[in-house]
Amino acid sequence: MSDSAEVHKVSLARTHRTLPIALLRARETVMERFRPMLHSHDMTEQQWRVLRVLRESDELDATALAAGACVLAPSLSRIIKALEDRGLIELSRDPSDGRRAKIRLSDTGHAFIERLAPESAGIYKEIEATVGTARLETLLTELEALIDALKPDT
Amino acid sequence: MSDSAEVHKVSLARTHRTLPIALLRARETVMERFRPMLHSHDMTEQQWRVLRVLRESDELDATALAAGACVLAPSLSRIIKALEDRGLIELSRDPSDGRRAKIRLSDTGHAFIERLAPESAGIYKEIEATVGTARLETLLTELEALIDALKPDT
DNA sequence: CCCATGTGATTAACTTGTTAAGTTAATGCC
DNA sequence: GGCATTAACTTAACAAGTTAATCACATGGG
Repeated sequence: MSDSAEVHKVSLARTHRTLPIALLRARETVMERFRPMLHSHDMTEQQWRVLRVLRESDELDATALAAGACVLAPSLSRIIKALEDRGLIELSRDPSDGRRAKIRLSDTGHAFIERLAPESAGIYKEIEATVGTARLETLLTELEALIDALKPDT
Repeated sequence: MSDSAEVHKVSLARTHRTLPIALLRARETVMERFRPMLHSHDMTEQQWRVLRVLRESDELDATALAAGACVLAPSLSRIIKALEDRGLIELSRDPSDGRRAKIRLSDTGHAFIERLAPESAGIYKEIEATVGTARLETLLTELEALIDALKPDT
Protein backbone atom coordinates (compact mmCIF):
# COMPACT_ATOMS: atom_id res chain seq x y z
CA MET A 1 0.00 0.00 0.00
CA SER A 2 1.35 3.41 -0.95
CA ASP A 3 2.26 6.09 1.55
CA SER A 4 -0.17 8.50 -0.01
CA ALA A 5 -3.00 6.13 0.79
CA GLU A 6 -1.61 5.67 4.28
CA VAL A 7 -1.80 9.23 5.50
CA HIS A 8 -5.53 9.62 6.00
CA LYS A 9 -5.81 6.43 8.03
CA VAL A 10 -6.76 6.61 11.64
CA SER A 11 -4.12 4.96 13.76
CA LEU A 12 -4.81 1.34 14.58
CA ALA A 13 -2.19 -0.95 16.03
CA ARG A 14 -0.72 -3.49 13.66
CA THR A 15 -3.01 -6.45 14.07
CA HIS A 16 -0.34 -8.94 15.05
CA ARG A 17 0.89 -6.73 17.85
CA THR A 18 -2.44 -6.52 19.64
CA LEU A 19 -3.71 -8.34 22.67
CA PRO A 20 -6.76 -9.98 21.07
CA ILE A 21 -4.81 -11.55 18.22
CA ALA A 22 -1.72 -12.40 20.22
CA LEU A 23 -3.84 -14.16 22.83
CA LEU A 24 -5.78 -15.98 20.15
CA ARG A 25 -2.65 -17.16 18.37
CA ALA A 26 -1.00 -18.21 21.60
CA ARG A 27 -4.02 -20.22 22.62
CA GLU A 28 -4.28 -21.85 19.25
CA THR A 29 -0.60 -22.75 19.30
CA VAL A 30 -0.97 -24.37 22.69
CA MET A 31 -4.19 -26.20 21.89
CA GLU A 32 -2.68 -27.72 18.77
CA ARG A 33 -0.66 -29.88 21.12
CA PHE A 34 -3.68 -31.18 22.98
CA ARG A 35 -6.17 -31.59 20.18
CA PRO A 36 -4.94 -34.90 18.73
CA MET A 37 -5.09 -36.67 22.09
CA LEU A 38 -8.53 -35.26 22.92
CA HIS A 39 -9.80 -36.10 19.47
CA SER A 40 -8.60 -39.67 19.74
CA HIS A 41 -10.89 -40.03 22.76
CA ASP A 42 -13.83 -38.22 21.12
CA MET A 43 -13.49 -35.27 23.43
CA THR A 44 -13.73 -31.63 22.56
CA GLU A 45 -11.62 -29.16 24.50
CA GLN A 46 -14.70 -27.78 26.18
CA GLN A 47 -16.00 -31.16 27.27
CA TRP A 48 -12.57 -31.92 28.70
CA ARG A 49 -12.54 -28.62 30.59
CA VAL A 50 -15.93 -29.40 32.08
CA LEU A 51 -14.81 -32.84 33.22
CA ARG A 52 -11.63 -31.46 34.76
CA VAL A 53 -13.45 -28.77 36.68
CA LEU A 54 -15.87 -31.37 37.98
CA ARG A 55 -12.96 -33.52 39.09
CA GLU A 56 -11.59 -30.66 41.13
CA SER A 57 -14.73 -29.89 43.11
CA ASP A 58 -16.95 -32.79 42.73
CA GLU A 59 -20.48 -31.42 42.79
CA LEU A 60 -21.41 -28.12 41.21
CA ASP A 61 -24.44 -26.32 39.93
CA ALA A 62 -24.49 -25.23 36.32
CA THR A 63 -23.58 -21.62 36.97
CA ALA A 64 -20.47 -22.46 38.96
CA LEU A 65 -19.46 -25.12 36.47
CA ALA A 66 -19.84 -22.75 33.54
CA ALA A 67 -17.72 -20.14 35.28
CA GLY A 68 -15.08 -22.67 36.23
CA ALA A 69 -14.80 -24.19 32.79
CA CYS A 70 -15.08 -20.86 30.99
CA VAL A 71 -18.06 -21.74 28.85
CA LEU A 72 -21.32 -19.85 28.52
CA ALA A 73 -24.47 -21.26 30.00
CA PRO A 74 -26.05 -22.24 26.68
CA SER A 75 -22.92 -24.11 25.63
CA LEU A 76 -22.85 -25.87 28.96
CA SER A 77 -26.45 -27.01 28.55
CA ARG A 78 -25.48 -28.79 25.34
CA ILE A 79 -22.24 -30.16 26.74
CA ILE A 80 -24.02 -31.56 29.78
CA LYS A 81 -26.48 -33.33 27.53
CA ALA A 82 -23.65 -34.89 25.53
CA LEU A 83 -21.67 -35.96 28.58
CA GLU A 84 -24.73 -37.36 30.28
CA ASP A 85 -25.67 -39.36 27.19
CA ARG A 86 -22.16 -40.78 27.34
CA GLY A 87 -22.60 -41.68 30.97
CA LEU A 88 -19.67 -39.57 32.15
CA ILE A 89 -21.66 -37.30 34.44
CA GLU A 90 -24.77 -37.52 36.59
CA LEU A 91 -27.42 -34.94 37.32
CA SER A 92 -29.81 -34.30 40.14
CA ARG A 93 -31.90 -31.42 41.44
CA ASP A 94 -31.12 -29.30 44.45
CA PRO A 95 -33.94 -30.20 46.87
CA SER A 96 -33.82 -26.76 48.45
CA ASP A 97 -34.02 -24.95 45.11
CA GLY A 98 -35.85 -26.66 42.28
CA ARG A 99 -34.20 -24.52 39.64
CA ARG A 100 -30.69 -25.48 40.52
CA ALA A 101 -29.01 -28.52 39.02
CA LYS A 102 -26.35 -30.56 40.75
CA ILE A 103 -23.76 -32.04 38.44
CA ARG A 104 -21.04 -34.55 39.26
CA LEU A 105 -18.81 -37.11 37.62
CA SER A 106 -20.12 -40.66 37.42
CA ASP A 107 -17.84 -43.58 38.21
CA THR A 108 -17.36 -44.02 34.50
CA GLY A 109 -16.48 -40.35 34.28
CA HIS A 110 -13.91 -40.66 37.04
CA ALA A 111 -12.36 -43.65 35.35
CA PHE A 112 -12.35 -41.87 32.02
CA ILE A 113 -10.59 -38.78 33.27
CA GLU A 114 -7.99 -40.77 35.21
CA ARG A 115 -7.28 -42.72 32.09
CA LEU A 116 -6.63 -39.56 30.05
CA ALA A 117 -4.86 -37.59 32.75
CA PRO A 118 -1.37 -38.99 32.18
CA GLU A 119 -1.45 -38.13 28.50
CA SER A 120 -2.70 -34.66 29.24
CA ALA A 121 -0.13 -34.07 31.94
CA GLY A 122 2.58 -35.37 29.65
CA ILE A 123 1.69 -32.94 26.90
CA TYR A 124 1.66 -30.09 29.38
CA LYS A 125 5.08 -31.10 30.70
CA GLU A 126 6.38 -31.14 27.15
CA ILE A 127 5.12 -27.61 26.63
CA GLU A 128 6.62 -26.57 29.92
CA ALA A 129 9.96 -28.03 28.93
CA THR A 130 9.90 -26.34 25.53
CA VAL A 131 8.86 -22.94 26.80
CA GLY A 132 10.77 -23.07 30.06
CA THR A 133 9.25 -23.37 33.49
CA ALA A 134 10.25 -19.90 34.57
CA ARG A 135 8.91 -18.19 31.49
CA LEU A 136 5.68 -20.14 31.72
CA GLU A 137 5.16 -19.17 35.36
CA THR A 138 5.88 -15.55 34.56
CA LEU A 139 3.42 -15.64 31.72
CA LEU A 140 0.69 -17.18 33.84
CA THR A 141 1.23 -14.57 36.53
CA GLU A 142 1.06 -11.74 34.03
CA LEU A 143 -2.05 -13.12 32.44
CA GLU A 144 -3.71 -13.20 35.84
CA ALA A 145 -2.58 -9.64 36.46
CA LEU A 146 -4.11 -8.61 33.14
CA ILE A 147 -7.38 -10.30 34.00
CA ASP A 148 -7.48 -8.75 37.46
CA ALA A 149 -6.70 -5.31 36.08
CA LEU A 150 -9.46 -5.45 33.49
CA LYS A 151 -12.04 -7.52 35.31
CA PRO A 152 -13.79 -4.94 37.52
CA ASP A 153 -14.01 -2.79 34.38
CA THR A 154 -13.08 0.83 34.68
CA MET B 1 -13.22 -33.56 48.05
CA SER B 2 -11.58 -35.65 50.74
CA ASP B 3 -7.87 -36.36 50.87
CA SER B 4 -8.50 -40.06 50.69
CA ALA B 5 -10.19 -39.61 47.34
CA GLU B 6 -7.33 -37.38 46.26
CA VAL B 7 -4.49 -39.83 46.56
CA HIS B 8 -5.16 -42.05 43.58
CA LYS B 9 -5.53 -39.14 41.21
CA VAL B 10 -3.01 -38.63 38.51
CA SER B 11 -1.49 -35.20 38.78
CA LEU B 12 -3.13 -32.56 36.64
CA ALA B 13 -2.46 -28.88 37.08
CA ARG B 14 -5.23 -26.90 38.69
CA THR B 15 -7.30 -25.77 35.76
CA HIS B 16 -7.09 -22.08 36.46
CA ARG B 17 -3.32 -22.16 36.54
CA THR B 18 -2.92 -23.61 33.05
CA LEU B 19 -2.04 -21.98 29.79
CA PRO B 20 -5.18 -22.94 27.85
CA ILE B 21 -7.61 -21.57 30.43
CA ALA B 22 -5.55 -18.55 31.40
CA LEU B 23 -5.24 -17.55 27.74
CA LEU B 24 -8.94 -18.12 27.20
CA ARG B 25 -9.94 -16.04 30.19
CA ALA B 26 -7.52 -13.27 29.30
CA ARG B 27 -8.84 -13.09 25.79
CA GLU B 28 -12.42 -13.07 26.95
CA THR B 29 -11.68 -10.30 29.44
CA VAL B 30 -10.12 -8.19 26.72
CA MET B 31 -12.81 -8.86 24.13
CA GLU B 32 -15.55 -7.85 26.56
CA ARG B 33 -14.32 -4.32 26.07
CA PHE B 34 -14.61 -4.43 22.30
CA ARG B 35 -17.79 -6.41 21.85
CA PRO B 36 -20.34 -3.66 22.54
CA MET B 37 -18.83 -1.33 19.95
CA LEU B 38 -18.52 -4.06 17.32
CA HIS B 39 -22.02 -5.26 18.04
CA SER B 40 -23.43 -1.76 17.63
CA HIS B 41 -22.09 -1.81 14.07
CA ASP B 42 -23.28 -5.36 13.34
CA MET B 43 -19.75 -6.67 13.26
CA THR B 44 -18.44 -9.89 14.71
CA GLU B 45 -14.90 -9.94 16.04
CA GLN B 46 -13.85 -12.18 13.20
CA GLN B 47 -15.34 -9.98 10.51
CA TRP B 48 -13.57 -7.01 12.06
CA ARG B 49 -10.27 -8.89 12.09
CA VAL B 50 -10.68 -9.71 8.42
CA LEU B 51 -11.38 -6.11 7.52
CA ARG B 52 -8.40 -4.89 9.51
CA VAL B 53 -6.02 -7.33 7.90
CA LEU B 54 -7.29 -6.28 4.49
CA ARG B 55 -6.70 -2.67 5.39
CA GLU B 56 -3.10 -3.41 6.18
CA SER B 57 -2.20 -5.15 2.95
CA ASP B 58 -4.85 -4.30 0.53
CA GLU B 59 -5.18 -7.31 -1.74
CA LEU B 60 -4.83 -10.86 -0.51
CA ASP B 61 -5.79 -14.37 -1.50
CA ALA B 62 -7.94 -16.38 0.87
CA THR B 63 -5.10 -18.41 2.34
CA ALA B 64 -3.05 -15.37 3.31
CA LEU B 65 -6.10 -13.57 4.64
CA ALA B 66 -7.11 -16.54 6.76
CA ALA B 67 -3.62 -16.77 8.22
CA GLY B 68 -3.46 -13.04 8.88
CA ALA B 69 -6.84 -12.84 10.55
CA CYS B 70 -6.41 -16.12 12.43
CA VAL B 71 -9.50 -17.81 11.08
CA LEU B 72 -9.75 -21.19 9.41
CA ALA B 73 -10.45 -21.38 5.70
CA PRO B 74 -14.04 -22.61 6.08
CA SER B 75 -14.87 -19.76 8.44
CA LEU B 76 -13.31 -17.30 6.06
CA SER B 77 -15.45 -18.56 3.19
CA ARG B 78 -18.57 -17.72 5.18
CA ILE B 79 -17.22 -14.40 6.39
CA ILE B 80 -16.28 -13.37 2.86
CA LYS B 81 -19.78 -14.11 1.69
CA ALA B 82 -21.27 -11.98 4.46
CA LEU B 83 -18.91 -9.07 3.91
CA GLU B 84 -19.41 -9.16 0.17
CA ASP B 85 -23.19 -9.16 0.58
CA ARG B 86 -22.74 -6.07 2.69
CA GLY B 87 -20.62 -4.45 0.02
CA LEU B 88 -17.58 -4.04 2.27
CA ILE B 89 -15.21 -6.15 0.20
CA GLU B 90 -14.71 -7.04 -3.47
CA LEU B 91 -13.57 -10.27 -5.04
CA SER B 92 -11.85 -11.19 -8.25
CA ARG B 93 -9.95 -14.13 -9.64
CA ASP B 94 -6.23 -14.30 -10.10
CA PRO B 95 -5.85 -14.41 -13.91
CA SER B 96 -2.68 -16.46 -13.65
CA ASP B 97 -4.28 -19.04 -11.34
CA GLY B 98 -8.00 -19.63 -11.64
CA ARG B 99 -8.25 -21.20 -8.21
CA ARG B 100 -6.89 -18.24 -6.34
CA ALA B 101 -9.21 -15.47 -5.18
CA LYS B 102 -8.15 -11.88 -4.77
CA ILE B 103 -9.89 -10.06 -1.97
CA ARG B 104 -9.80 -6.35 -1.18
CA LEU B 105 -11.75 -3.68 0.62
CA SER B 106 -14.32 -1.76 -1.41
CA ASP B 107 -14.60 2.00 -1.08
CA THR B 108 -17.51 1.40 1.25
CA GLY B 109 -15.34 -0.97 3.23
CA HIS B 110 -12.56 1.58 3.52
CA ALA B 111 -15.02 4.20 4.69
CA PHE B 112 -16.55 1.77 7.17
CA ILE B 113 -13.29 0.81 8.79
CA GLU B 114 -12.07 4.41 9.03
CA ARG B 115 -15.32 5.28 10.71
CA LEU B 116 -14.89 2.59 13.38
CA ALA B 117 -11.15 2.95 13.82
CA PRO B 118 -11.24 5.81 16.34
CA GLU B 119 -13.58 3.90 18.64
CA SER B 120 -11.48 0.79 18.39
CA ALA B 121 -8.24 2.67 19.01
CA GLY B 122 -9.86 4.44 21.94
CA ILE B 123 -10.86 1.19 23.61
CA TYR B 124 -7.40 -0.18 23.10
CA LYS B 125 -5.84 2.93 24.64
CA GLU B 126 -8.14 2.53 27.61
CA ILE B 127 -6.97 -1.03 28.07
CA GLU B 128 -3.38 0.08 27.69
CA ALA B 129 -3.88 2.77 30.33
CA THR B 130 -5.52 0.33 32.72
CA VAL B 131 -2.98 -2.43 32.31
CA GLY B 132 0.04 -0.22 31.89
CA THR B 133 1.99 0.27 28.69
CA ALA B 134 5.09 -1.46 29.96
CA ARG B 135 3.26 -4.52 31.24
CA LEU B 136 1.31 -4.77 28.03
CA GLU B 137 4.43 -4.63 25.89
CA THR B 138 6.09 -7.24 28.07
CA LEU B 139 3.08 -9.49 27.77
CA LEU B 140 2.94 -9.15 23.98
CA THR B 141 6.62 -9.96 23.73
CA GLU B 142 6.26 -13.02 25.92
CA LEU B 143 3.24 -14.24 24.01
CA GLU B 144 5.25 -14.01 20.81
CA ALA B 145 8.08 -15.88 22.48
CA LEU B 146 5.64 -18.60 23.50
CA ILE B 147 4.28 -18.87 20.00
CA ASP B 148 7.75 -18.99 18.46
CA ALA B 149 8.87 -21.63 20.93
CA LEU B 150 5.93 -23.90 20.24
CA LYS B 151 5.28 -23.20 16.60
CA PRO B 152 7.80 -25.43 14.81
CA ASP B 153 6.52 -28.21 17.08
CA THR B 154 9.12 -30.37 18.74
C1' DC C 1 -2.73 -35.09 -24.97
C1' DC C 2 -4.14 -37.67 -20.88
C1' DC C 3 -3.82 -38.87 -16.46
C1' DA C 4 -2.20 -38.75 -11.67
C1' DT C 5 -1.20 -35.79 -8.11
C1' DG C 6 -1.21 -31.61 -5.58
C1' DT C 7 -3.07 -27.05 -4.22
C1' DG C 8 -6.66 -23.26 -3.28
C1' DA C 9 -11.05 -22.77 -2.00
C1' DT C 10 -15.69 -24.25 -0.83
C1' DT C 11 -19.19 -27.37 1.17
C1' DA C 12 -20.92 -30.53 4.68
C1' DA C 13 -21.77 -31.96 9.34
C1' DC C 14 -21.22 -31.31 13.92
C1' DT C 15 -19.92 -28.57 18.19
C1' DT C 16 -19.45 -24.30 20.40
C1' DG C 17 -19.86 -19.06 20.90
C1' DT C 18 -23.15 -15.47 21.34
C1' DT C 19 -27.36 -12.98 22.07
C1' DA C 20 -32.16 -13.07 22.85
C1' DA C 21 -36.23 -15.16 24.34
C1' DG C 22 -38.67 -18.67 26.90
C1' DT C 23 -39.50 -21.81 31.30
C1' DT C 24 -39.79 -22.85 35.74
C1' DA C 25 -38.93 -21.95 40.46
C1' DA C 26 -37.90 -18.72 44.22
C1' DT C 27 -38.59 -14.06 46.48
C1' DG C 28 -40.55 -9.70 47.81
C1' DC C 29 -44.25 -6.66 48.27
C1' DC C 30 -49.09 -5.41 48.77
C1' DG D 1 -52.73 -15.34 48.87
C1' DG D 2 -51.80 -12.82 44.43
C1' DC D 3 -48.66 -10.55 41.44
C1' DA D 4 -44.57 -8.58 39.73
C1' DT D 5 -39.64 -9.38 39.79
C1' DT D 6 -35.51 -11.96 39.93
C1' DA D 7 -32.73 -16.13 39.32
C1' DA D 8 -31.24 -20.57 37.09
C1' DC D 9 -31.44 -22.88 33.33
C1' DT D 10 -32.99 -24.11 28.59
C1' DT D 11 -34.19 -23.31 23.77
C1' DA D 12 -33.70 -20.90 19.51
C1' DA D 13 -31.19 -18.81 15.83
C1' DC D 14 -27.27 -17.52 13.67
C1' DA D 15 -22.02 -16.99 13.39
C1' DA D 16 -17.76 -19.34 13.83
C1' DG D 17 -14.48 -23.41 15.04
C1' DT D 18 -13.17 -27.93 13.50
C1' DT D 19 -12.54 -31.94 10.65
C1' DA D 20 -13.39 -34.31 6.50
C1' DA D 21 -14.91 -34.41 1.88
C1' DT D 22 -15.41 -32.23 -2.51
C1' DC D 23 -14.70 -29.16 -6.47
C1' DA D 24 -11.88 -26.68 -9.66
C1' DC D 25 -7.81 -25.56 -11.46
C1' DA D 26 -2.40 -26.39 -11.99
C1' DT D 27 1.41 -28.98 -12.81
C1' DG D 28 4.36 -32.70 -13.95
C1' DG D 29 5.07 -37.08 -16.01
C1' DG D 30 3.99 -40.66 -19.41
